[in-house]
Formats: sequence, structure tokens, C-alpha cells
Amino acid sequence: MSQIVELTPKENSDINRLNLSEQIANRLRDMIIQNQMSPGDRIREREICKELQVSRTPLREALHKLASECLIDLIPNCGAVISSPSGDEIADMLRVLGVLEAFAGERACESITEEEIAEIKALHYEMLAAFSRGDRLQYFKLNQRIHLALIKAARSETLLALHSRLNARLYRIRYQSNLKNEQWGGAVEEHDNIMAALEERDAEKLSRILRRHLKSTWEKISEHIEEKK
Amino acid sequence: MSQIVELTPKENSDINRLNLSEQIANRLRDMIIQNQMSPGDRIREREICKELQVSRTPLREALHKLASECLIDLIPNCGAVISSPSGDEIADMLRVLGVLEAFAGERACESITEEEIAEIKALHYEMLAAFSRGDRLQYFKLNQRIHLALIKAARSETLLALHSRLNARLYRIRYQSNLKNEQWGGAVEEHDNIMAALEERDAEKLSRILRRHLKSTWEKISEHIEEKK
DNA sequence: TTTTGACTTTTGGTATACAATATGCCATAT
DNA sequence: ATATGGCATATTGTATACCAAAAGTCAAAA
Repeated sequence: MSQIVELTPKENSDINRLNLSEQIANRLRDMIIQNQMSPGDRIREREICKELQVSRTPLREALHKLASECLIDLIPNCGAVISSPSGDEIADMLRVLGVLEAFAGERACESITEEEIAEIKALHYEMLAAFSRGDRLQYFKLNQRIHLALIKAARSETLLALHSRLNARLYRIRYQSNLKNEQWGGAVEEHDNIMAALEERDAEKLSRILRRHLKSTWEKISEHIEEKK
Repeated sequence: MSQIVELTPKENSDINRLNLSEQIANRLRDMIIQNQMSPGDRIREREICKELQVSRTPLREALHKLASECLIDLIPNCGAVISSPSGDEIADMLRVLGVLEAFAGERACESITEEEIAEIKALHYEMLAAFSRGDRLQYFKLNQRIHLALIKAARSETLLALHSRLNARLYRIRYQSNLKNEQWGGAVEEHDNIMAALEERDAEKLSRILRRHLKSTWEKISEHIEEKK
């Protein structure tokens, strides 16, 4: 599972246009998110420098970027460690994520096009297919894509930015939970309701469902939190 | 008006514990927020280096930090410019800020203590006093403090972080608007309602008022946007 | 007036140096 | 054997010099 999903899609043509520090940040972010570096792990600058064949300056800039995304903690004179949020912090993040998604749903009902609804519906059915096949990875990825599509339909760059930040912090945890959880398909039913509300463009209803959806996400995740600490 | 307000309070005892790059970021952030550098202005590295008596390395780290907060735009091979959000972007940010504050109000009703309510009430009356005296600066600062106190009462670090980020991006604009606006006290009446809802701990009501409050903030600001572009 | 092209400035990135701090290890004392 | 203190080493924080590439500038030529 070296490559779970391309979280920071970058067209190969444009990759050269990105700052080196951005590229490093993207690469490290993917590594953290995909659990290739475990929470609590310390990042040694020179080690990564050698591994990625870059000098310290852009690496350090990348570390600062990741720190501002709360993916790592920068401890003075002691370097960077992969941040490991507590259960309470995860619950807190999910609550706020729920609020953001609820707002997204509300706005999306006004601005989403029929084509976009059709596309989300298609993703929804693909997700059901993945569930039916027991393909957890595909299920997870499609779930993410559906939520991202909803956020984008809200037509708010600010919302999109805050959401993707928070989502990045939660990604690894949610992915791990999705792998472990017995009733991993629990979201299927809720997603049915989401689709229905979206098709009816019932803003109030969709909003409510989405917030509740993230709450039940927490209930699933929380079962797998204890063991980790 | 060189010193509007200490946005990044740092106990003098601890300032030495902060990275130089953090200190620089804080300093530049205050300068941007307080309009000592105008939107669109280009930041020349060596210029600031000389001004702040630091080397390029920590300065560049600081610039990356500010860029990740969307206070500046980092243009490849062209350096940093103070970001100047369009009217649409400002409206968008205020909408999301409204959602965050609405959520804060909701949670605060559950978790706020009587002491905190009393303190906010005190700030509220101080704000009325400032308004009565025509002291716009004081009015603005107290307004900010009231909203910050509300956010903190929600007991969510995630919410606090997102809010302060968004608030930093909007600070300069709101401050300018507060200076210019004819009916600059328009928020007084809404604040009365906020206080009432808070004292009743009516989460649903407070939430609704706060969201509406930020909407009317936009209506005030929007009058002063045209001239700038 | 516009375009071309050389010159200058600025940024992006690398390498290196050095001080301050943290870490780890070993010898000593209990 | 374990705990403590202190030294050696490793790592981070900062400064500086250097170079290549891109952007900006400006004057001369068409």
C-alpha cells in the first residue's frame, strides 16, 4: 500500500513550476498522511535531505509549512515530530469538519448543477459497488471524492481551503479506522440519505444529515482510538 | 496609529524561546494586519533582512509561514506580495467566519461559565462606552475581544485555530472599514441581541444571530470595497 | 513607437560554518 | 546493579557566500 491515493494531484507538466519547498511539503505530507511515517516519529533534517536529495533550506521551509497545517509539531531546538492528536482532539476536529460540511451542503443545494449531482450520484453507486465487493480502499477513496465534490459544489474557496486542511489532518486516522472497522460500510445508509437530500436540494435537511454523518464517523473511529495510546 | 493592537501577544519572558523565524512572522503579520504594508506591495527579502537585522534563512521561513496563512502570495521567482483579496473573496471569508462563529455560539451556550458571561457582558458595556465616546479604535478592539471570548468559550482548539487564521486575513479590512463607515456603530444593536441570547443560553438563537451578524458586517464593508480596486 | 537585447536585480537553491542546545554514553559513586 | 554527573557527539538555529535562472530595466535600433 505504498500509494494509497494521490492527495496532492499535480500535473506532471506543472511540477517543475512548483517551488522545491512545495514539492517537498507535498511529498512529506503524502508520506505522513499515508502513514509511511508514524505519529511521534522524529524527522531528522539531514536524513530527509539525503533521502530526497535536497538541501536543508527548502526542506526547512517545507517543515514550516507542514507545521502550520498541524501535521507535524516543531519543537524548538529539537526538530519536527509527526503530530499524534489525542482522541479528544480528533473528536474536536471531526465536529468542526461536520460544521464545515454542513455549510457546504447548505450552499451546494443552491449552486450545484444537475451535472454535478449526476456525477456525485455516479460516485455514490461506484462506492456501493466497492462496498459490495469488499474493496475497502476503493470504498474509502470514493467516499473522500464524494465529500470533496460536495465541498466544491459550495463554490467557496475559503471553505475548500479550511476543509482540505482539516481533512489532511484526519486522513490517516480515518483511513486506518476504515481498514480496521468491522462495520466499515456503516456510512452507506447515511450516504443514501445525503444523496436524497441533495437531489431534492433540501438545504436544511442535507446540512443536518452531514453534520450527523461526521458525528457517527467519530463514533466509529473512537472504537479504534484507545488501542493506539 | 503605529500600534493598533497586540495581535500576537507574546510574554516578554518567553519571546526568547521563540524561533527567530516565528518572531519575524509575528512581526510581519502585525505589520500586514495593521496596514503598515499595503496590499499589492512587494516584499523584498534583503530589504526586510536589513530592516529587521536578520539573515535570509529565517526570513524566508517566515514568509512561507505567512503564505500558508494566505496573508501573502508567494509568486515563483518573483517573491512575496501582500495579498489583496477581492470583494468576492472577502464576502466568502466572512460567510465562512459567520459559520464558525455560529458554531462557536452554539457550543458556548453549553460550556460557558457564568464568570465568562459576566466578563463578556463587561466587555460589551465597555464597547458601548467607547461607542458613546466616539472612540472607534477602542470600539473595534473591544468588538474583537468579545468575539474572541465567545470563540474561546466554545472550548474547541480546532475552531479557535481556524477562526484566528480567518480573522487575521480579514483584520485589516475590517479595521479600515470600521474607520471609514458612517454608521460604524451599527453592530451595537446586534450585540445587544447576542448578549441576550448568550445569557439565556439559547444556542439556536445565538447561532442564528451570529451568522446574521457577520452577514451584516459584509454589508457594511462592501460599501468601502469598490473604491479600493 | 515598438522591439530587441544586453545589463542589473532578485529570487531559488546549495553548501558551509558556527554557536547553542539536546542527546547519548561512560565513568564514578552509592 | 543502579543512579548521577559530566563529557563527547549529534542536531538544530542562524548567518553567509555563491551561483543559476527568472524577472525587471533601460537604452539603442528598426
